[in-house]
Amino acid sequence: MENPENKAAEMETALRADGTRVTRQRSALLQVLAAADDHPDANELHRRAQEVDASVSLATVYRTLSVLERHGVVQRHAFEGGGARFETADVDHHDHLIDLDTGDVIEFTSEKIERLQKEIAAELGYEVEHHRLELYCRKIKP
Amino acid sequence: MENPENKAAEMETALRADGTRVTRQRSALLQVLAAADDHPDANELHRRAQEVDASVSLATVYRTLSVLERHGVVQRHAFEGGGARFETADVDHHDHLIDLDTGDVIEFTSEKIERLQKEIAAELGYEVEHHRLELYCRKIKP
DNA sequence: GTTATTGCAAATTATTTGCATATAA
DNA sequence: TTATATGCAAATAATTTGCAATAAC
Repeated sequence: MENPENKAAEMETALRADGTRVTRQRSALLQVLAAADDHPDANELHRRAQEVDASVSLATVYRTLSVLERHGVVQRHAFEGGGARFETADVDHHDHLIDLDTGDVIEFTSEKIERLQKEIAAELGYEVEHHRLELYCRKIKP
Repeated sequence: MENPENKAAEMETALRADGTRVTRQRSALLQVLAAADDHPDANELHRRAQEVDASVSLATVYRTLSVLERHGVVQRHAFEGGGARFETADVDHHDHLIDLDTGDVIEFTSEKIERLQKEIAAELGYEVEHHRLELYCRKIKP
C-alpha cells in the first residue's frame, strides 16, 4: 500500500508539523521503522538503526520512540514476557491473531467487534481510549 | 460462589497434589489472593501478605506467584504500564476494562464478542485457543 | 533426616534521566 | 543563534538468582 520511503517521509512530516526536529538519529530510526514488517523491541530497533547511522544510542531510541508514540506514528505493544514492542501506527487500527505453532502474527480488523467494545464500555460508564485484542490460535486441519 | 477460605484451601490442595510444600509464607499469600477482589501487583500482594505473616519476603512472593501460575491457580496479566498483576484463575473466562486514570480493573464478558472472535479466526483458517481483550478507558463525565 | 523453600543481598533486564555538548532550524 | 536533541553514565523499577540457613513432610 505504501512504500517504506514514503512512510518514513510522512512520519518526518508529522514531526516537523509540530516544530519537532528531525535529527540524523531520528531519520535513521524512522527509516528502520518504515521498513520493518515485524514487531521489534527497542533493542532490536537500536541494532537496526545503528546499521543506518552508527551514532544512534539506545537512550535516543527510547526517547524517540516516546516522541513518535506521542505523535501517533508508532504504536507500542505490551506482549507477555519481555519488554515493549513497536510498529508503525496504521491509519486504521488492527488486532492480532497469533499462530501458537509458528509464532506468525496475522493482523485483522472487525468493525463489529470495535462497535461492541464501545457499547460494553459505554454501559459501564466508560469511553474506550484504546484497546488490545489478541487471538491465540491454531490452524484448522483441512 | 466461593468463600475465600474454601478458595485458599482448594489452592493448597492443588499444590499438595503435586508434592509441592505449603509453607507459612505460601499460606499467607494464598489467603491474600483468595480474599482479593482486585488485580494487585507483586508489591501490593507482598504488602498484604506481610499483614498476615510478617516474615514473607518480596522474593518469595515472586517465587510463589510463579509456582501458582504453573499450577494454574493464579493468572498473570501484563496490562500496559507498570508490572504484572495477578488474580486467582477463574473457571469462566472474562475480559478486562482498565480505567486509565485510576488503574481500576472491571471484569466483563460478552458472548457476542466471543462469537465474533471465533468467526474471524475461522475465516482465516484458525481455531481460537485462548484470547486476550483489554479495553483501556476513561470514565465518561456525567 | 532430606530436600524444598526461605530471606537477604547482589544481579539482571528494561527503561529513564541529569548533564555537558552537539546540532537542526 | 538558540532551543531542542544527543551520548554517556548513573539512576530507577521490576524481577530473578546464588547461597547459607530454615522448616515442611
